[in-house]
Amino acid sequence: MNRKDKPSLVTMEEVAKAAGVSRMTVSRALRKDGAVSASTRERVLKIVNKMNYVPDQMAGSLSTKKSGFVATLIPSLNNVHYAKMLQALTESIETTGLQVLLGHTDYSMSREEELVESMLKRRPEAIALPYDGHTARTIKLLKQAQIPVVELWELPPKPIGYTVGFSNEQASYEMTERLIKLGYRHIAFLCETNDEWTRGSARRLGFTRAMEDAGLSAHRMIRYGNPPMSIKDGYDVGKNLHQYFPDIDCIFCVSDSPAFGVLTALREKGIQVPTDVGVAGFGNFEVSRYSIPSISTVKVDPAEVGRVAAELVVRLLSDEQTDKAIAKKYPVSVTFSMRDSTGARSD
Amino acid sequence: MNRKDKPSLVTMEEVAKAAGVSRMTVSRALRKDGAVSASTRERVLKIVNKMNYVPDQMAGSLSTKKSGFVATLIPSLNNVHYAKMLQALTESIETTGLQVLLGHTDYSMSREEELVESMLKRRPEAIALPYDGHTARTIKLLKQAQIPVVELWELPPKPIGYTVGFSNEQASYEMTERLIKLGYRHIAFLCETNDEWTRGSARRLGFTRAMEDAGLSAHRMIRYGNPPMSIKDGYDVGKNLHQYFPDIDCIFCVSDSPAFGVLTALREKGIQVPTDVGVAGFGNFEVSRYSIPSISTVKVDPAEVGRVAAELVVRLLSDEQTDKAIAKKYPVSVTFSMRDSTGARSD
DNA sequence: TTGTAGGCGTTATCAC
DNA sequence: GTGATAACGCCTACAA
Repeated sequence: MNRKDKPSLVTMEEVAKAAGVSRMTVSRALRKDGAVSASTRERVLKIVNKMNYVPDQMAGSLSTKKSGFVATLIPSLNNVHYAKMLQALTESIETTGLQVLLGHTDYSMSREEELVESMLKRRPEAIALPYDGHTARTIKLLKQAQIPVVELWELPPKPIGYTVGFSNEQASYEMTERLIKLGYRHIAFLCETNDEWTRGSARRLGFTRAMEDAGLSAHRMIRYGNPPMSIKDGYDVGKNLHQYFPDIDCIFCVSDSPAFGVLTALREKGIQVPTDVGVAGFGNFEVSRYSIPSISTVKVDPAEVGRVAAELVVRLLSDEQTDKAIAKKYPVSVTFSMRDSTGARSD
Repeated sequence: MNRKDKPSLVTMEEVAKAAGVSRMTVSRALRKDGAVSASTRERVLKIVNKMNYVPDQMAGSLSTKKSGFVATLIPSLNNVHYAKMLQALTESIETTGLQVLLGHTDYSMSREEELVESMLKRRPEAIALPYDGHTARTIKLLKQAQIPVVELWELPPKPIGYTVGFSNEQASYEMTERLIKLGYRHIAFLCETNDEWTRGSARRLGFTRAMEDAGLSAHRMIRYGNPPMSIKDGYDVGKNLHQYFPDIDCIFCVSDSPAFGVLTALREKGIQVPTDVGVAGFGNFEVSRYSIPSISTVKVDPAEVGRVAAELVVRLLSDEQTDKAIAKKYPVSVTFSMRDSTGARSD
């Protein structure tokens, strides 16, 4: 049996015939606002049920010019951060009857470009994606798409449309200031080997700027592994920490995962944290709160990003809105949890 | 013609006009197999590019009756396990030009039912979803959908179509056996309060059966929190461990996250692991390998589930296949890492 | 190699 | 309240 002659699914036409009405009446009966008599509706719905009719939304969308899709891009699913954002976004979005069309870029700009193009073919009604820079073509595609574009996580220098995020550089700058204030001077920064197209690079720059502004040297830069950095990456680095720079007294990691790995390695080597070496992370992953010692970290709430973005999209797509009433930028709050791993506690 | 006065996008018709050919020629030029002269194709493609034409895949699908979607359900994005499975599945799927349509059930059967219905409206070419039991209606919908159904993670008693997974009960049984062999007798099991519709319940049953088969009591059952259990949940339980049952000498947790939490709590209380109390988890999360002590766990590879499922779907959807040649069940391997948290080491 | 006609399954529109 | 008709944007099938 060839897959061409698939026994095709029940169509609205067949339901109509079975109910002795026209397609339009079925169509109306199926929607809450349809103007149909109660008795007809009841009869139609009964048949719909009996025949197991499932409407074809693709056909419907073609007609209404509303796909019901919201395209959403994230760098990676392996990062709890993005997973949480997505969870929050999806939850709010779905209550509206919209569906999320997901893609992950794996931290690659060209992958992002491909994804944007393939999503656009589905005619999403809005698109939300991380900002770490885009290819020229990606930008062109997005601008031409005639739909709301929401850039996430960062504050882009030249936003395409709407923005939900915070300055990673600034957050990193402020964490570094705090580490300096705690007395650390020979602070190292741990990030990926190839972090150019990552929020990590903004964090690295924030670190460097803060060190220099304080008259300290920012040369203790350790690059290891690929994004997203894992616990293992941190562990590997921690095992040989002082071979990178013998005088390190603190290590600030691009995320909490490697920070936890570093911590474990240092403990195994008998290096005291925070006395001998301080450790700090970024992202406030759950593990950093329950590790021993607990890890100081930059707190951002990924769920907030998702929630705010979702609400924005829903508002933009709702009919009663007038464009000018809606703000373009949505800053997300950043706080700092100084914990045991840096010899102080405030949370 | 008040169909929303959105400035509509470029259509194939317009491209055709601009190129001085018919729509069909454009359509052909756009597909690699299209029979068009090289010169025409080149001319068309140039115009496609200049006009920023992005084909409308919904319209195309309506015509071909191929949506290009693979519906995929997971319980939650907050669980690394599922995120990894999804990552692997998406990667393989996307190379084929298929697109994943994602939904998460949040461990709710009724939510699953809703999701299945809304996905089916998009006419996916296949659907992959976790098995933890389904509502009767879900089963009916899936059977009527006329597409391949792949159930993941478990070995369902009555599979709907294809299966990729392992027996959670059996895995849990074997881990319990190992704990007993190590000398533990008063083993507790930690799982969610409401785990009926969770793989956790299968694990719980495996534990109970193993204990009873060994002539031991399985009454030390600690239920706490909601799925998915977090580090914090484990931590909370660990803080009061012996208030649940004073004689616990080992605690087997439904996943590695709570196991890590328990460990931290015990260490803070000065209870020695594994001497005073052993700790074991399930899932082989990265954290359990780098915690101190490292945590014994049941190793399953979520990526394998995703990869196998994806390959299966791709094979089922490829044209050259004959249905009978394809197996229905795909068992996934399970191994055990006995680490420091249970007083032995084999990995 | 290219074009024409018709249809995919639904909804908007306008009669009745 | 209900139905006929014409899109929606593309592709299949067939003809030239």
